[in-house]
Amino acid sequence: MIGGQDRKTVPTLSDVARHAGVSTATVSRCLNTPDRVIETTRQRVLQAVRDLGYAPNFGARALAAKRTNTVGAVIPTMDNAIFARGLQAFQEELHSNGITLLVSSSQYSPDIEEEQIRALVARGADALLLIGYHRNDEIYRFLRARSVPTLVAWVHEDGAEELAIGFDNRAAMRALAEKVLDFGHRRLGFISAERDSNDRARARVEGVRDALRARGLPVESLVVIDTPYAIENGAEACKDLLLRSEPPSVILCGNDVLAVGAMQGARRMGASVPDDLSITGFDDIELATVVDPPLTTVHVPHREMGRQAAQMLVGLLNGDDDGMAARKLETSLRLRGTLAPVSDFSENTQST
Amino acid sequence: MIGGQDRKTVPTLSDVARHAGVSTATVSRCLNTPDRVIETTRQRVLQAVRDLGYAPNFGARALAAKRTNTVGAVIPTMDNAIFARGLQAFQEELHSNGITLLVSSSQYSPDIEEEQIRALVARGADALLLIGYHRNDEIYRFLRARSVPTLVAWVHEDGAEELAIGFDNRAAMRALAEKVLDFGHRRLGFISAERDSNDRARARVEGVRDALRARGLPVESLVVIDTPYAIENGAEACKDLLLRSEPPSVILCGNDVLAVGAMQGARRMGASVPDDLSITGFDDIELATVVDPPLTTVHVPHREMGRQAAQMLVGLLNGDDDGMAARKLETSLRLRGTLAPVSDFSENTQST
DNA sequence: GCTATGAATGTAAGCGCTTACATTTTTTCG
DNA sequence: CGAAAAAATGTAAGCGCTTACATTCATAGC
Repeated sequence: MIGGQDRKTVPTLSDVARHAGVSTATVSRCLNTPDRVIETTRQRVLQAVRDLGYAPNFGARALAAKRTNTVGAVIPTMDNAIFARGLQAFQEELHSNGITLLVSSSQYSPDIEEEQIRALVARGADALLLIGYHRNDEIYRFLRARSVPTLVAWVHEDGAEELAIGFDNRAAMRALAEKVLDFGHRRLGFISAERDSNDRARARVEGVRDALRARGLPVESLVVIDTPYAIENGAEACKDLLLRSEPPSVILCGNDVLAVGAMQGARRMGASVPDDLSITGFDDIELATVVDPPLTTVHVPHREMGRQAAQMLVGLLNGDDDGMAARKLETSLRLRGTLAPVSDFSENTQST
Repeated sequence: MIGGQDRKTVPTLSDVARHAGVSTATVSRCLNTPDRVIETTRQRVLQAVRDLGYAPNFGARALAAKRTNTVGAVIPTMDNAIFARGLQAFQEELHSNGITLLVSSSQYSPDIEEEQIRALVARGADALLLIGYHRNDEIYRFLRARSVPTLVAWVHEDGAEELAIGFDNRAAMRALAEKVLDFGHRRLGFISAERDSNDRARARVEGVRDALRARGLPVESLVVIDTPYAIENGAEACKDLLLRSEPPSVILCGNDVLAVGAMQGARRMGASVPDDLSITGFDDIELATVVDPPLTTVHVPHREMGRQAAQMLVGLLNGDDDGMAARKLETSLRLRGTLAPVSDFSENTQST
């Protein structure tokens, strides 16, 4: 009624200013640095904001202020629990620092990842969270050229160049593999996520090989199957392994999702876990404790990782570049029902 | 070497223009409407773009062009599988239409949701996907005022005002409850997600009550516990129900996550599923088939919902406002191991 | 050869906001 | 009470881009 604002017209800062009888600068200050505006004026302005249903145009703001209070994250997929928990913690921590998180997923494709990174940067992401080290060098150069602080998560390798927060996938899997070997297993199968563009997956396989080498066992005794990332794929791969002439006595899996799939596969094949076949996972997502028997796996402090990642990024945004070092989180073994000493029965079967 | 561009300085359109010896308009045209620029010029410009590592500033572009090819989605949480699959399909479909998806999560808080909605709109989201009908009327007004096409998903109620794609939570749960009643169960427990600001959760509880009423059974025979959304909460709630003086013979759960929690709770209490206690879920996420026994639940076509949601939104963006009607997807019962007829044993126990 | 077309390119006005700087108002205090 | 300091507010210059309109250039028709 008051103020002849057109329907369909999005109110702008200057509409608010006019409505409140002040200058645009004052309106801007009300929104950004309220304590620099006197109470009565502020009330008037805020009322105008409400009256008009004003919302600031982010693009314009970013353009003028050259910062966005936004960080972006590109994760391989949203379609499973592995990144979800860490990301949730990440987002919560950022939010309490007044920072908005933009997430997108690359579907494990390097090309899509690059596209998403550029999209996020174009959108003014002040910083970025990426998963894993491995990516085209050009992207890193691009990010450096635009000076977008970037943190790499879910990985940690000593001596790596990029700033990272995560854990040593290789060492963690090695520790698990050693435990498996302690249990007498010698015929090992491994179901891995596709390793082409996934350095975590590669590191985990290498971890098992490390363990074998350390015992003087032949690396070839490890049969590895790469497969996409879903329960059903794990089941298929398990079936494949069990149908071989020398089926493994234990199947290590690159992650819990595949491991749970393997458990299903084993069940379908009539193999009992862990009596006929031991199975291990990696990540310790909720799924691991839900299945029966519960899954032996490597516990990863996902939430803690997300939280700390956020803190590091906030630090970077505040310019604490120096003294900022990569952080390594500890993983731990969770020995549960799916891993058992190699059985006499199975030994017999083999030797008969 | 050529072109004295400073380190640390992000190249702009006019840098490119200078470098290529053309006007900014030409550079812009090269990027947006390449066929309006002659071949030789275009090559020169694109080379300059590469030389300088130029990337357009999204905010500026949105500001000038008044569109962003971006849609936003606000989901309650990323921390579980329920929205993940549908969202993934949603994103894939959008992507193949050249649209970028921005996701954020509200942590089931209406306030945070409002904040996120405003943030997405401010960022220029051309359209929005929200979960569930229920939210402050002011937000709907805001969205209408800014004419941001909005689609509500995961729900469908006949006669509802907002444009929605989803399923009838109430009817779906009613169908399941009727099956439960068919099996002879009369003492029903319900573990629900918190209903305060979750219309799906409310509708599901009502669905059970509908079933009871339809049979002339007292609505009060349904004990409902609200709880946050995690496996452990389901376990706790289950324990709670089982410790009551008249424990239920079946526990219906508002979703699969709670149901799986309930299964764990039952196991801890020494109750065998389904012999001592039947349990049902809702959603049919992967988890449901992974647990043992597999979970009886309501199947929801998540991926299909995501895909169609994207198509509807694309339609809206192209101005096909008319002829655009809410869509209802069919759910179906998945009768699996956790639901059994009420047992004689349990009847005896009760009557003794 | 000259002008009417149309294609290629250039010019410059914003888009909505922040912020350095200028101006006005209020407060402080000798 | 008045001048100086401090607080509040205003003015206006961009931020990097798109695009209507103006200009230039090449082609074609007579």
